[in-house]
Amino acid sequence: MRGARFEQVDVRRPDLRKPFPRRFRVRLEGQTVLALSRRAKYLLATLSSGETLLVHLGMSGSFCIHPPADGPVPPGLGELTEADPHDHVLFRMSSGAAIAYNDPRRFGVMDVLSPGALATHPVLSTLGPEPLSTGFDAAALARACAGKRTSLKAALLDQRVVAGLGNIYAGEALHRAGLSPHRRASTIATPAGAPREHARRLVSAVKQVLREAIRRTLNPASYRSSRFRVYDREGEPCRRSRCAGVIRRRTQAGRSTFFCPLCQR
DNA sequence: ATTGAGACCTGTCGGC
DNA sequence: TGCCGACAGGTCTCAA
Repeated sequence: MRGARFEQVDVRRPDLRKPFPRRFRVRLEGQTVLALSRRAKYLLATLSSGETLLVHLGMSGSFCIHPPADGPVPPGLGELTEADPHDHVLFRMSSGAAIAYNDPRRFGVMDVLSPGALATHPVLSTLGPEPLSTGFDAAALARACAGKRTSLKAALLDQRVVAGLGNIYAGEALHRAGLSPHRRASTIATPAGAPREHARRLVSAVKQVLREAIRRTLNPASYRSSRFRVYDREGEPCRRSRCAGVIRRRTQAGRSTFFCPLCQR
């Protein structure tokens, strides 16, 4: 998409999690994508008009490029061979590529933000630091968790505390840090809000887990063999060396939490 | 103000 | 094979 122009935008089904913004199609058509970026789980395309296309994939959203991005675009291609009923939006780009947004569960979101709206967006503007940035450190995490009566797991899922962690990697990071997901969030900070050792371990674990996950994603071979430490491993042995624990599953705030009751305290 | 529960929507999987 | 309930990697809203 980068450097290409929206030639035609087809909204085949206008009801994702939120309705599409007014004049969605005309605000995109004719615009060139100047840059692609990301904030938390939101994908952002900067348009030549100064507006920003915002996309969230929800639980089941994905983009499919026809033809694949790694080949040249033969003339007459960029056609969709068969209509998938979950292809809700179709972008025809000036590069010849057709890009379909597919989302069976329709938990995704698409929006177009005016230049000023980026800074005032109710969700974007309240997001916490990017987990892989230097802004996410023990002091920042401790400050955000100080006084919180909720669980550590819930705090990690709160996008205002740290942006972009989801259920799987929150759980993975807690296991790596040896911290119980049920521990009260405030216990990683002193009453004054200064970081305890737990906060340092957790920050380090979050960064490691995400770096590892990205590395795996970029390498198909290791992605296939990707093995979580706790996620979806109920009843299986803990992977920490010399730990004899068995992974348990508990529902926490409506989400499944997997953890080792022995080495996570 | 913070917190947890329920809702949103569809597909898949395991058990009977 | 077929039906049914449980569950799914994310937000958002509402009520306590």
